Amino acid sequence: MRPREFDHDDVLRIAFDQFWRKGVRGTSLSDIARDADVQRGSLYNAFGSKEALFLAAYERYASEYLASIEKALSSGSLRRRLTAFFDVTIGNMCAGSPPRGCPTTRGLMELGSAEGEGLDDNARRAFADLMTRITVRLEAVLSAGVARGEFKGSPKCTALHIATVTRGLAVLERAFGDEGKLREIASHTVDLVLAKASG
Amino acid sequence: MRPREFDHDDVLRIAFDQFWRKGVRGTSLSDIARDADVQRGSLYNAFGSKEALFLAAYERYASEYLASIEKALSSGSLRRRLTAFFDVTIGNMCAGSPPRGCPTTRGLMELGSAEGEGLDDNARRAFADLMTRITVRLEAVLSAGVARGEFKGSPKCTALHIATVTRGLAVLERAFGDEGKLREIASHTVDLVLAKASG
DNA sequence: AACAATATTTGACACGGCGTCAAAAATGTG
DNA sequence: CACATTTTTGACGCCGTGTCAAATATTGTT
Repeated sequence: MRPREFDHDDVLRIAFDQFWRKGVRGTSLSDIARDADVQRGSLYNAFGSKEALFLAAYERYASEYLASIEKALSSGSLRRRLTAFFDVTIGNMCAGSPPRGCPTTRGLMELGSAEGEGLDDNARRAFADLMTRITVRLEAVLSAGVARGEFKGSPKCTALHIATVTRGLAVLERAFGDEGKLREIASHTVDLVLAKASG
Repeated sequence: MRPREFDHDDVLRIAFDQFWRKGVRGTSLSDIARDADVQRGSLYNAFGSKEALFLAAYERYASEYLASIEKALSSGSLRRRLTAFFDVTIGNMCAGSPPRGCPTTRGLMELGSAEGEGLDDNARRAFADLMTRITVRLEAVLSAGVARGEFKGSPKCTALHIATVTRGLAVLERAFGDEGKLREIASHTVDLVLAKASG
């Protein structure tokens, strides 16, 4: 059989970069094809559809991103871990010029329908999955904090709260583009969450 | 001059309903034209562009929504006001079947670029404006809470924190569609914010 | 009452994006 | 060398946005 003339992973990276910068619906397969030096038809042959291409590209990103989150959460005091978590999160969404925002949040609001209409339910699941994984990781870190006396409270509720704030930050980034404000909110959140701690 | 054959406000309501259900990019002017019994060209003549039509429809919604938020924040203890605020917010984003989510958050992530790329900067400003108004209102309520001894903390930081959580809830609604979870988070947030209060 | 001025409606058009298809091209295999 | 298989390539249909000119309906003027 005829060999493929392009690198699968290169295309995924190039595609995700465009999706991230211009949004999923704002990026055409022609754009990606031009950037990747591939014919548009080849993309359909290789991935099937725009949504499937996005999904593949997103999952590539998600595993890398999750790894960086886990690294940030993996050492130091609880306060240090949470601060590092927000640093990575905010750094990610404010990177680029202009800033590209959080691809998970952007993609979710652009493609996800909470139920039915099910056009892009696979994408929705992928986004929800990353959020769940992060929340679970946060909960584990908070539980460890309880065990060490660094934190008093419900790890489950608190992890969910922090995850919610994280998503809110992604929205505020789009609205105001003010990284300083995001960092203030993050810092205030850490203080609030740790207020009852070791006091 | 020839009189218009359709009601401006009716079209705005019909259009916003579609935008809300199917997203801005997922709604075509043909859809709206059919639903509103108007020719597509008439919409362009009356509003200029799809974005302008959305903007007009959104601003109609925003003023109504802001009024309902202000009502919720206007009576009772601080705890009661914040609870009512979250009730209205969550009720709004979970209404409809399937739930339509928060139109501000959805629209912002779909259209807004934090900077440059400036295609839809007017829309971004409209979304940011509503968020700012709500935050200002929250801050005023919290300041009043401080004056009455119901709350100890920074009204500014706390208002921003609550606004952030609100946006995060809108994202989680899309991801999981679990209204109960949203209410738990809201309740936990109120507890957290009021933890230092009147104790 | 006829007519000009003005705004709206209507249908056709260009352009671009998504997705499909068949034909052409490039490899491995008997 | 001929065959099977997969990828590439270019053409097509469909739909969405936005523009335009011609047709239509109303108001104001003479």
